[in-house]
Amino acid sequence: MATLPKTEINPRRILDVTRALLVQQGLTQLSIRMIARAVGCSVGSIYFHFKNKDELIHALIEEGFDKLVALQDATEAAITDPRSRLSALCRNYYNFALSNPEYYEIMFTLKPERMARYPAEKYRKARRSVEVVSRAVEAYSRQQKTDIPHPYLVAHLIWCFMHGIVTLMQARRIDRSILPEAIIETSIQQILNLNLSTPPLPSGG
Amino acid sequence: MATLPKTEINPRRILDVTRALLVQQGLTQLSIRMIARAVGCSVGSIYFHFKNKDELIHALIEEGFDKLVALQDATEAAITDPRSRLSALCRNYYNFALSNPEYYEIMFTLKPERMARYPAEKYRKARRSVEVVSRAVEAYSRQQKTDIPHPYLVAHLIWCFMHGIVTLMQARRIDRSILPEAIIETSIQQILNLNLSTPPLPSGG
DNA sequence: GTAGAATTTGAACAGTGTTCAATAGAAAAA
DNA sequence: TTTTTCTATTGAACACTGTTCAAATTCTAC
Repeated sequence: MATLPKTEINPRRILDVTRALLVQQGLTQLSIRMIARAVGCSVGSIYFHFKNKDELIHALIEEGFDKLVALQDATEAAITDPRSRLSALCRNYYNFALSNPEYYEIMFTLKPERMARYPAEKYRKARRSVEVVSRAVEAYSRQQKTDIPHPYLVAHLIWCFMHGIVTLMQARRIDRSILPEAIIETSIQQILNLNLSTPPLPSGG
Repeated sequence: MATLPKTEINPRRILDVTRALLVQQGLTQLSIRMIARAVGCSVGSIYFHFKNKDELIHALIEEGFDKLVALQDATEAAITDPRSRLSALCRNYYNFALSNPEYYEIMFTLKPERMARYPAEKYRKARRSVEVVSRAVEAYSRQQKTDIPHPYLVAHLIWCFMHGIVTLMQARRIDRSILPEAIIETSIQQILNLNLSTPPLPSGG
């Protein structure tokens, strides 16, 4: 006979359940007992598979970065035209954030001093999503035959812009009279029309 | 004789103590018992002066908006040159956020669905800080003799940009090799060099 | 079957937001 | 002055939180 869908307790299932609860509850409201109830086990079992709540969240943070980086890497490989690529990278970021708000919250809005130490190597993986943009900026400047002295800085500016859009939208702070699509579309246009020749300040160190 | 510095229990003192604790602890770690200990009273006393934790935080949110709006209104009145004014408004926002991280967190990063209902009129006061920017954008476009079809939308874009810079900095996500001053200075330059003639999408509603 | 390891449990501890009857203090009325 | 009334404060209680841990259970290998 066919194997019944086992509901065994394992890290994978705990992560999936946690992610689902995170969407509804947010990190603050989320509790270990909630997760245990949803998984159908005791609190101790959660602590057997994960050292504590922080480590459980860190595992999800890593998953989120893996997905985002995979998405951006694929786009970098697929789109050769620099302008289209830069535009697509921005769109990807926006789409990723809006369709995975639970990932985005824990990936980008947590203040490190209030979480248990998140190993530095994982933040380095996160940085790859900025470096993809940095390379696109460089390629775009070559295409436009302009000189961008600090593409890595410009990549950070683009990141800040996108992050601001995403978080203010998710915090419901944008005036109802303004369409999300108007914001993201106009923003990407502005990014592509950056006054690239403006010499930024030295980026230090 | 001079009146001794009374340490009586009143809403003002509770708010001040809460704000100080917020800087160190953040909203999540902050507890009513903490506040009571710092004020030197029982938990019940806090609940006598404020209905609950949310209302206490809401009072601080309002204070924060009052300060920011006062700052921006003063700048609008003081600086007539549109370009300088727009630049100053951006700088103000950045400085306000970095020197009042506790205010900024509760004012702009909380998701409304996870807080008790924050009265709509108070959000309307918050909107004034965007409207000041919107007026500056309009004036700047007249100065530059360009046409900005949707200054309110552009004001939102500027807000998003600034918000992204501030929150990524406060979350310690910006690469150490990039100086904060390089980011904010380059950003303001880019804002002042906006390709103003680019027609944004309709802003809807 | 049995030894041993892997897994699960539920009680316990100190902390959280919140409520509330009891109390104290001050002001007003008698 | 005494009594009443209102304001302010207290601390115990409730259900919740993250976390630990000895005990109980289940699984694996021999």
